[in-house]
Amino acid sequence: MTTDNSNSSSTEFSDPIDAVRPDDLRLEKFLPYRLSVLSNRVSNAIADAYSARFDLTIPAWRVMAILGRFPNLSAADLVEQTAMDKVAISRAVSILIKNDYITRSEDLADRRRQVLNLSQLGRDVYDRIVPLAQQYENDLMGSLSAEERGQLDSIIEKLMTRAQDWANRGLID
Amino acid sequence: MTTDNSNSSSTEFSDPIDAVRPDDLRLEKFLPYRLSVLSNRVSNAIADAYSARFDLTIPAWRVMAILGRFPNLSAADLVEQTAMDKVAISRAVSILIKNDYITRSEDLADRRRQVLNLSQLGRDVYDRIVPLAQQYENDLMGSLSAEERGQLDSIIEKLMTRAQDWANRGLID
DNA sequence: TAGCAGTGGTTACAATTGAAACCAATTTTA
DNA sequence: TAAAATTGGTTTCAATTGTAACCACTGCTA
Repeated sequence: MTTDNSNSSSTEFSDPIDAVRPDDLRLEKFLPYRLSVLSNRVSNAIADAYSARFDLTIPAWRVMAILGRFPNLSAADLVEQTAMDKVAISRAVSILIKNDYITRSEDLADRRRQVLNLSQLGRDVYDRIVPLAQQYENDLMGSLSAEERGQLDSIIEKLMTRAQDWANRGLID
Repeated sequence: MTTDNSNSSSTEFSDPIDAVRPDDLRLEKFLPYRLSVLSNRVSNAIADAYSARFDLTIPAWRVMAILGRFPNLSAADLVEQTAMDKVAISRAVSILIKNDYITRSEDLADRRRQVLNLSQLGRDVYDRIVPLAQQYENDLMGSLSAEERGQLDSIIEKLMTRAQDWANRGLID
């Protein structure tokens, strides 16, 4: 990751013409906006699909998805893995326990921690949702060429890193 | 600033059971999930930036962004342009009017319609936010090569179309 | 021109979300 | 070894959001 233009402070002079009169913002080409619209469309469609079949919210499904792959995590581990909020995890977990989709057991070594796992029922549901999720993804990806899929992967990685920098270092000013 | 728990603790997660169950969902590679994380990180960072400076929510800012480019729109026109919800527009508009950022005048030809425009104050704010927004976008885009920027543009277009199809045709099943 | 379906926009209410306060267990420090 | 600080997790409350009902107006139809 290069650190060149990390902080374009006001000590730099920009092209006077740009500075005098800002161009109008073309929202329909503005990346943050497009990302938001795209992400919402995709997430909502998929959420509809599995909330109709199983009784799962998006955060709840995410928790299951992680636990399906990484057993024996605590809520804090889930926060780390998913970048979701602590409270969202707590609520998702409590719903999932109520539905008997996951189990919670005390960690005797540290009695604040609670170790989470898919229950048998949860595993069954998981096994049925995964193909569904993959079908959606395949369908989405199917609109791209193999080459584009590779490009997208690396582009997302780069954008993610940059956005992450914002959060860590504070905002641009 | 949005919390992004960068807890690089040395906690070791148990091995992914990937080897045992090759069909598990790899959430961290799952496009809908990645899009959502990316979009949230980007939007939150930017929203923080301008809500700190001006008193604007994301929907309110979007309304201003559109009105800055296309004067004399009604709320319904805004719905069409932004793909935002009717109610969200109505609320954003009422906040913006309260702040004197936009004006509302009756359309005498159709007395249900109300024609919206940036006020002088709103125009001033707009002119100050646009460069800020562009700075964020430039910074994001700066992490990509010119080639990648072109690729991203066309990829987003394709994905958007596909996701749109889902909404129109009903879900995959 | 009365009746009725559609449109523009707001309101009301319920569900979701986030921030901050909080409790309990653990670790640190002096 | 007793505070003090930290960590894991939940609860509370307020703000945001989505859905549905709603009012006012228009325009079509008969």
